[in-house]
Amino acid sequence: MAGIPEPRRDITLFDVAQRAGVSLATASKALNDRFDVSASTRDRVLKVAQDMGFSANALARGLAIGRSHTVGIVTNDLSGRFVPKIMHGAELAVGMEDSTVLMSNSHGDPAHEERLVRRLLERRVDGLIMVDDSMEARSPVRGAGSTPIVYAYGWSTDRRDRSIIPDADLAGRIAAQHLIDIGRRHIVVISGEPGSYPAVRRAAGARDALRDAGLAVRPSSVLFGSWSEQWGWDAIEGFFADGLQVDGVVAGDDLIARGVVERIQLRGLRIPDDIAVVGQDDWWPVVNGRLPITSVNPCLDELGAAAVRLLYSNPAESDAPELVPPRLMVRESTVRGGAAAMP
Amino acid sequence: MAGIPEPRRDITLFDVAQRAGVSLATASKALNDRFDVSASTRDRVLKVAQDMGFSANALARGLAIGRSHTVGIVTNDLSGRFVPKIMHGAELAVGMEDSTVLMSNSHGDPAHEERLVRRLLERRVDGLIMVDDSMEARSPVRGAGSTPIVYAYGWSTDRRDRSIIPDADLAGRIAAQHLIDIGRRHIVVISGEPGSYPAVRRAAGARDALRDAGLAVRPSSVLFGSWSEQWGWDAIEGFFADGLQVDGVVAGDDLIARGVVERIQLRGLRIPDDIAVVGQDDWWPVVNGRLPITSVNPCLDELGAAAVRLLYSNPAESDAPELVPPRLMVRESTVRGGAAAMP
DNA sequence: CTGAAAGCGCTAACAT
DNA sequence: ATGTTAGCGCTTTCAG
Repeated sequence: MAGIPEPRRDITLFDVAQRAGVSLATASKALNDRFDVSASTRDRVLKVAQDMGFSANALARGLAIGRSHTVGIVTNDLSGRFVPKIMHGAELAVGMEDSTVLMSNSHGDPAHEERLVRRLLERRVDGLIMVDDSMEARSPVRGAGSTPIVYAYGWSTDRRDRSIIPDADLAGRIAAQHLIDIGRRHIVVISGEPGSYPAVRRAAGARDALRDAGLAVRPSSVLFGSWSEQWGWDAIEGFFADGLQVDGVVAGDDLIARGVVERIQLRGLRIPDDIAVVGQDDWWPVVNGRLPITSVNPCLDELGAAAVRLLYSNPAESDAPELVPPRLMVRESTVRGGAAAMP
Repeated sequence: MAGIPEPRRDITLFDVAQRAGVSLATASKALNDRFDVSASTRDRVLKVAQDMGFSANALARGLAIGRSHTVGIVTNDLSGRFVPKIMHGAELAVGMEDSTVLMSNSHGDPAHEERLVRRLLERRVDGLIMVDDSMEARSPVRGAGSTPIVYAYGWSTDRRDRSIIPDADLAGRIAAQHLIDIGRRHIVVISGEPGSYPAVRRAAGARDALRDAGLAVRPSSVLFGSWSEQWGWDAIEGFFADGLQVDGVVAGDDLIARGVVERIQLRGLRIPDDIAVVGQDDWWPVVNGRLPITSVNPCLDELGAAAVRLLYSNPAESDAPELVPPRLMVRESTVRGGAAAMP
């Protein structure tokens, strides 16, 4: 079969119009499916365009209509943990708008970020999404002029800017509530870097859940350390050393959870029977070890998509970052058989 | 201080020219730093442009010169393991060319891939980089017309297409050689998915190194299974059960290595003293556990950058995929103190 | 319903 | 060294 001819950059709308025996204007209307063309001419033009391998020049179109159908994403990602998922969600959502993503990575250098923003503005992006590596406040972009901006994962210190971030409080609450639901009563919180937003908020959320359930929350059972397996290991070891009874652990993230799990197993205790453990981030390389770990998924693809929607929506007044709710992923570290076995 | 005024989309080169008291053409030349303008006018124009917040319209420029200074990257990434690093390398290299990356993700759907390619061609990308999720052959892109294409990580089945991939043979060889160098003589290979390119090539490379070193390579000491911690665990357990003497393990990837490490530790053997283990991919969440694992880094950022260079280079005749050499990262699983302690 | 013509903002010969 | 002019390929009034 003949198939569709290769797209040719050298075929212009004029060529198509000529071959179809209509004017340039009519051809344009036909291809854009406007109402002021008869169905028959429209079809004819479409067919000719197809046959000739016509590929519309988006640059020319953008120049003419003053809109590029393109959104710029600039990130400062270093670790490659969260950002790819966010980007992916955004890219999907942008695709729905028949637009494309212009990507850049400042690699954490503010000067370079400025340069990248400038470059994207020259490309006349319809909007800018600033995706941060860490869930913390950041100074707003300067020099974006009238181009709309949305901040994702990290948020702008200027409260008037629109930002969208994971709901870390809820994430902590969900994790703790899950442990409560499966009957745990001696729950400790082993959170991350002291003072960091996700560590603090997740711990606070967990604490709230415990309090609401009428469980005692000793200060000594809410710990902060670092985002590492080692810290998880050390922290749970500390509880053992103190002879504290523990049957559930809310970990600050998956790495911490993994450290906790390994220490518990080495001690010969059973998971989840003796102690249940739940992590945060649902980062698959960490969470899918030999003993799959229950974790709270921050739904970063949803966050990326939401950022795009926010960008394309009316520049509503914003006063605080929008929150994306997380989702619990139940696995063996809390329930034998995982989600399949859940009530 | 006043600072630089915000970029304004509504200021055109004409406005700048007028305000600077020169013609449009001269202003253009000045901004593009051409030789046929006096230094003084150039500086004046530049200053005026600056002051007015002029931001050149890349769409118009692209239309005029017939080049968009943009490269399209389309990937089929699902896992988010390798692709982000490759993209990042590419983006960096593209930035050097003062260009930008248009990103898309087909999510593994060939029909969607076609659509994305079409969209990028309409954007008049200078070239296309197809980044694959897995190191395997893929069918060439159809309908890219005269736009140059480079395949990265996965390669095109059409040998005339240009492809660039990690040197998997060398990766296996380097891993095995490292074990030999630190005095191991009873080395086994626990590779990944049987039949998969990286599993086969890495194993082959390791085998070559062992043979070259005059070590016996029994078929039974080169195993294939799956890319998982569980497989690593099971495989090393098998060797123990058979009573086989082992003092070094070349793992097919980091997950496998990690499973091996954990099983060894649980058995009470010491790493690296009793058994040394080396992984592949150097994927940090897996490799930086409590016992950091020596691994072969495929230098994916370099691969991404090389893809860009290939794209911008002359369309040289290619006959086989270009290979990117890997780099060994020495850690505790083979040398106490890691790289710092290396001779 | 269709077409002629005037841009969109910039570059590149080609004069001057 | 500077200015004039004619496009780049498309959209969009505005007449017919």
